[in-house]
Amino acid sequence: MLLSIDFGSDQPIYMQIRNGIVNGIASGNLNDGDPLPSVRTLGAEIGVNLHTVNKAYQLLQSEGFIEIQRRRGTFIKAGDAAQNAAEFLENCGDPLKTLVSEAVTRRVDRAVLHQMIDHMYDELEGNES
Amino acid sequence: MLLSIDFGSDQPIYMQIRNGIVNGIASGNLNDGDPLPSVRTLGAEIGVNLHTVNKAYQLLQSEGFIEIQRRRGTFIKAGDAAQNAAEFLENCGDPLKTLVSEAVTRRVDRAVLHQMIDHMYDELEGNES
DNA sequence: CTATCTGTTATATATTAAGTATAACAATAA
DNA sequence: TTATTGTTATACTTAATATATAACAGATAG
Repeated sequence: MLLSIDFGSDQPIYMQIRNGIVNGIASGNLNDGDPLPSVRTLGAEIGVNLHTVNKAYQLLQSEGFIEIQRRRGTFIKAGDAAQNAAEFLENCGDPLKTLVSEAVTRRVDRAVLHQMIDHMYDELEGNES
Repeated sequence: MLLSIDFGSDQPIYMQIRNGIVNGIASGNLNDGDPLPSVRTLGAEIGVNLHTVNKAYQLLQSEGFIEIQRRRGTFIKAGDAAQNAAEFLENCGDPLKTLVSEAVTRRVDRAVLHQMIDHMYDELEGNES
């Protein structure tokens, strides 16, 4: 299954869809040009209204992850390398700072964070489903 | 100023208060046993209702960052080391995974993340205000 | 040409989260 | 005694989230 939704989560459904697709791109399950299910199809698959899926798609498009072609479909978009990096660096600061503050407060060594990140990179770049 | 609130942020006010205090502990501005302002005082300082501050305090207490003593006040709490680490590892997984997925999708090398984290650690442990 | 499918727009509604406002309680501390 | 503390209760407003239903209009496949 490409997407699994936790309806009891504190995280909004449209955000779970968004994160799931970003994760799909990162893991190599979704590649440049790949079509995404229509808002109706994906909504039916995961038991969610089409507007909720549409909200996730609009967000993903605004972030440059996908391209919505009206009346044709929605597709994964690779995007420009430099612009991608800039996009990431702009938005990762706050959540990362919060995370590091928590780690320092909990007396967790920076090496532990490095190790976790390396492990996640390896999992994603290994490209196993 | 210990706390600065952005009323236009998408992040809830009580969460900004929570993060600000966690950051205060991480930076060494707040230490074990230090008293926090009363819910009314802090609310008045930052222009927010006392219930909003109380919500942040309750959250911080549930996470083990502070100790609320009824009718006496609220104080920073160091907590147990092992329990602290466990608490962090339980809760950091999801947001970190999302962050790393975005980084991989944006073709940002893991070394960049390592560097950012080291920089944040240095800033916090340097203990300059 | 005819259906079907596409994202899109519009309207309406329900639920929950977030935040404020005001008042009162009861023990602590000055 | 008096002010301060966290707490509880009630009421209210606003915004975010999610669903439901319908229609639009071009693209696409039969």
